[in-house]
Amino acid sequence: MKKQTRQCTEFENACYHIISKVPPGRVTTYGEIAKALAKRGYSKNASRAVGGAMGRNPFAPKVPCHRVVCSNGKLGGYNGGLKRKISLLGKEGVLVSNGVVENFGSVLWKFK
DNA sequence: TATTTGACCAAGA
DNA sequence: ATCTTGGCCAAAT
Repeated sequence: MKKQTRQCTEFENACYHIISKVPPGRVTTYGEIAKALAKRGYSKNASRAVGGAMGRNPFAPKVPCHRVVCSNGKLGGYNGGLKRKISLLGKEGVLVSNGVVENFGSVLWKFK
């Protein structure tokens, strides 16, 4: 085999692990993930790096990155296209209107 | 090794 | 309410 796509770093791995903990019908934010990472020894302000980890590597179904949105309730981005993200979220029960998550405060999942 | 970038966030004007 | 600025972090080039 060749051309093995770049190995996942520990940081990315940690991000995916945390995202995996978000149940369907809920969404989380990059900031929350960063905070959760802070407990694991990373910086709590790594929100950017978190988003970066999502966007670079795994558009894969392996990780439900579609459950991650901005802290302001906006969608943020998605490798497969925001439409895809909206569709997936809507399927799980999270309504998105005009690029903004409705009832954001209610569906926002916080890591405890 | 240094610079740039990015799916951010909070605060200021 | 919208736009701009600064900060902060990790990966990519």
